Amino acid sequence: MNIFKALSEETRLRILKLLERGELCVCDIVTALDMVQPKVSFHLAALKEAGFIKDRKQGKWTHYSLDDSDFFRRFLLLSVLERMPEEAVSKDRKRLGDFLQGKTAKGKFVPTEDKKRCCGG
Amino acid sequence: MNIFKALSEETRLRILKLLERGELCVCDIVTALDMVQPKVSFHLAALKEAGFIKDRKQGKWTHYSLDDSDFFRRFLLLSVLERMPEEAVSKDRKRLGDFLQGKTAKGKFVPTEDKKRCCGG
DNA sequence: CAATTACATCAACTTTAGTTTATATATAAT
DNA sequence: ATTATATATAAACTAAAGTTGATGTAATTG
Repeated sequence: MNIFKALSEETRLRILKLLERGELCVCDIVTALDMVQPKVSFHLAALKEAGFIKDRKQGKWTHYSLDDSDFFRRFLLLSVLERMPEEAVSKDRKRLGDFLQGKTAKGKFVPTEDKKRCCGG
Repeated sequence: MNIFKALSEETRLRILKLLERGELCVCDIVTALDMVQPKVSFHLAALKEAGFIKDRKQGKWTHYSLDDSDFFRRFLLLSVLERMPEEAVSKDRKRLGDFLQGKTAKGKFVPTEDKKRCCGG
């Protein structure tokens, strides 16, 4: 996918904005965006193909994070993230926060790697 | 139109590349790209709406040129134009050159403003 | 090893973008 | 005035991108 086309979609920009704060697995993003999983996977694939994100597979999970290995893409990423209004992603952040909260046990954070279930865990 | 979507189309990039060398009227671009006129007008409208080009109307003609009034767009324009392989536009340049030649009378250039006909002139 | 979870992928469908042919409009030439 | 030129726009069509629901696969748990 064309590098600019990849940035021309609101859903994809929201994903990038979520990843700005660090690596997330697919079901984190699904929950944050409140979208069905194949839809999210579709956009993740587009972003990955365009070189904006990379993945790290571990067990059942695929973790996605921003890929800043290319200078031009990194510049575009920064520009895009900076230009995006905070209110466009505040709900996503809220859902993600609540969900990640639910992933912790009694306030103590349990890394995804050590957990048995991710979604609904 | 979204600023990135505007840059996600090859035809539009070819137009930007042509305009890199200066202002052109629609029929110049139509000839250079060897496309039908409404198609070219469609893409010009997209680029204009995204803020990458501006127009100047004079008589029957509409002259388009790059719009570098916005810093970010200017940066994107430079990046795009620089990254575009020369062979992707060499034929366009050839057709444009031949056509502009035909617009001169006995080797002396006649500005479009002073001409009665543009296309086929 | 049967059931569950996380994710990808596919086929069918919907939506959006791009193309084409025809036509409208404005200016200018005759 | 009539005709021709330059460009825009609209309607019908085609193509590409995005969405959805179903299914496949691999790892994980019980």
